[in-house]
Amino acid sequence: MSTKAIKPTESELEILQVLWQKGQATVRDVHEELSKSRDIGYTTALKLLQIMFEKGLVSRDDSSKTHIYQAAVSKEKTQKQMVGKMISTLFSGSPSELVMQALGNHKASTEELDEIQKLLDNLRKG
Amino acid sequence: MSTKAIKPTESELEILQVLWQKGQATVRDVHEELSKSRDIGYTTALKLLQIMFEKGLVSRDDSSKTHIYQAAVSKEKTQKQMVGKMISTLFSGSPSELVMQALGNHKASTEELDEIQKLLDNLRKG
DNA sequence: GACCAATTACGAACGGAATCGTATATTTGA
DNA sequence: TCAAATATACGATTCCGTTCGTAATTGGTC
Repeated sequence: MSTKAIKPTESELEILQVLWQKGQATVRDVHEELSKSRDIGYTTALKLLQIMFEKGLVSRDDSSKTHIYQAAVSKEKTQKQMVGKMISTLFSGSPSELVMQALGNHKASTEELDEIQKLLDNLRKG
Repeated sequence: MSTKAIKPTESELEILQVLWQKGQATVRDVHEELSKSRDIGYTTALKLLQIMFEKGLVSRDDSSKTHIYQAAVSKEKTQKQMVGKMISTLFSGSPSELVMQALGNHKASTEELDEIQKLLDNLRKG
């Protein structure tokens, strides 16, 4: 099984976000997206993508001049890993403590609350 | 209000953990605690504490030779901040997504589920 | 008061992340 | 075809976190 400990940096996470959302993207795409939220040079974005490629965080199709990148790690697996880490280092290993924090301090819509309710019901039965 | 963006590093979080748990501690205390989980030199722990003091992450009583340290940031505020960041960078800003992850992948006891249920009910009414 | 042990202070080194400038390569359209 | 535009490659720099060795300081003890 490939349960390697993936630990993307802050910038790498930003980029993964973009790739997860778009499915695939060129350096230009990524750069444009990142530029919306902060100042970043084009070659910086390029370099980051290249480093991520070396690390295996992304894959790419370089058959044409303009390379096309894809995330090589799944959003779910990454989320799971980072949430797990946060639970252990900040919430004394208690997932519900984290849930309380998240729900208590950040607004969620009624629909979202319903979703959570559903999951909660399922967990009770399981 | 002092809503400065506190951003403890990995090591700093380890130390904050210790301080939150013990209330107050000397360098020796902290070092001994950290040593349980990893190799770390005494002066390294000391230096970290000193840096954290400069950053305002901890306070200290240096009236006697052996300084006594305390966390200067609350566990709750730190949790809130880091959870918020995680929500925005990993969960597209959706707190409930994080909750689903946390609940789905990590076991919680019936009591904990009840607690969450209570919070959920309150949120609905509010 | 002088020595010893414990403690703090300081600075240097190392590594990794982030950033960008410049060089090189490729595509395209006039 | 060749120049302009567009990409990638590469190297250098800067910054920050971590680590530890060594120096200086302090407090207690004889």
